[in-house]
Amino acid sequence: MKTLRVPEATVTRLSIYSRFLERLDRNGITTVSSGEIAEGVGVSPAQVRKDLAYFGEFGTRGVGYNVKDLLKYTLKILGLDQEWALAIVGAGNLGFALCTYRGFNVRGFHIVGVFDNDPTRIGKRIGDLVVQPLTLFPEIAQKENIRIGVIAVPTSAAQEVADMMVKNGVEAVLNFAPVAINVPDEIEMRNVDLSVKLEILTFNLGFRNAQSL
Amino acid sequence: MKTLRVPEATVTRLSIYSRFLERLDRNGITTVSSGEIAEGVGVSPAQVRKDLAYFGEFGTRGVGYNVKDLLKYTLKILGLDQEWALAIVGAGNLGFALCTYRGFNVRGFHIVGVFDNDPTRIGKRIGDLVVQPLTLFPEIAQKENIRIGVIAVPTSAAQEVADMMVKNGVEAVLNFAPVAINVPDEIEMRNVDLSVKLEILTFNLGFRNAQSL
DNA sequence: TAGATTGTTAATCGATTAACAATC
DNA sequence: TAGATTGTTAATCGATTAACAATC
Repeated sequence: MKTLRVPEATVTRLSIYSRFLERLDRNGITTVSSGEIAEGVGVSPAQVRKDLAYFGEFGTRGVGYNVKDLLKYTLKILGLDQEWALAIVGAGNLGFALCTYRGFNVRGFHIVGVFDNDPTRIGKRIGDLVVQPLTLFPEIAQKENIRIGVIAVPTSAAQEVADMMVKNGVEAVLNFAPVAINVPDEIEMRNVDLSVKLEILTFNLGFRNAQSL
Repeated sequence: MKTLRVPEATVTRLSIYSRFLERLDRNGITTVSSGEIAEGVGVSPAQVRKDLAYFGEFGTRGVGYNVKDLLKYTLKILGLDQEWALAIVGAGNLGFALCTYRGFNVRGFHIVGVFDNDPTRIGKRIGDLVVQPLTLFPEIAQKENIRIGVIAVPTSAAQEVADMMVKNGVEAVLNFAPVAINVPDEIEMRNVDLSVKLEILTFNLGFRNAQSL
């Protein structure tokens, strides 16, 4: 079996290209070149072509790419040509924001449950959803075939929640708690840290001053 | 002038090390080795030592690192030994969540203003804060010396908000809208895309199936 | 001293970029 | 055909890792 190694940065960019193509498509633009995509998202044209080349030949030499087709291809590559049932555990402010975040729903993610074990939150409506007690997770996970779990609980509860998700058949975990979590190798898992990028900014501001001394 | 190039990945990890050290410190642990840090955050020991080596010699050979000291150094490196006045523009669900996100306040970020131009949001309380009309941004930015701006508005308004921030002396911008934004070179700017990592997960799940065909 | 762990160099690995033949 | 842009290879660049001397 030939094992194609695709850099994670390539997948990240693909996701960004794809969103850019959606915008072009909405604006009625039918053809786009690697240079225009590059310009639009802030990378080099060679990078755009190289990223796409991992997956096939999608363009026409001398012409460029058909926007609608390329959009379809990128969505398919990213696995967004299907619906993904997703659950959010933690119905605090962050969980609430994630439930209503349009960015999720637009891209094929279907939130089928929000869970919490705080009695003051259980039963609360968030859009179409009602906050469920955490004890119902196993049942709903099975019924709705939840494949992706989102952790939006405090750091102290994050590992426990991850364990419960894995035990109930979740295949991928997105963790918003700023802590390293252990899951079995076969589970896909990524952290989103809302504060790290802020700290990159403060580092750069401070660093710049230091260098000009 | 010797221009030290520090990889952005190093800064990201430094931020993670620093949070791990906080946890060790809270648990009363006084000494830690590169191996233990590595284990705790999921990187290699060599990586930990290399990352730290960009900035100085913080350990004792044969012994390891003093937790309190190393924590202090990492915070200083990241610029978190000072308070940063920060404003959030956009008081929707995401803006709301960011205002109340403990991860910000704990690390030296001080939210001095939340702004929106939606009349139904203006005047609303969020914790200690009251949502201000966007028109007051210039005044408050000057009074509070806002150096960091956080964009939590819809895609369509993001560029406009960024422009306004820059015009009013903001030095760094953190953008949560899933769109590329143009700012002058001297402005630090990063995007946080809540959906990209989710799409890396779906890519990996799909890709894995494809490879096992 | 023996054992442990750092700081640093050199080797390896991987990703980006430049360049150009292919081709519309 | 001339002009444009892709797909791909080779060169470059940069980051990670392995290894070990320094030293507690």
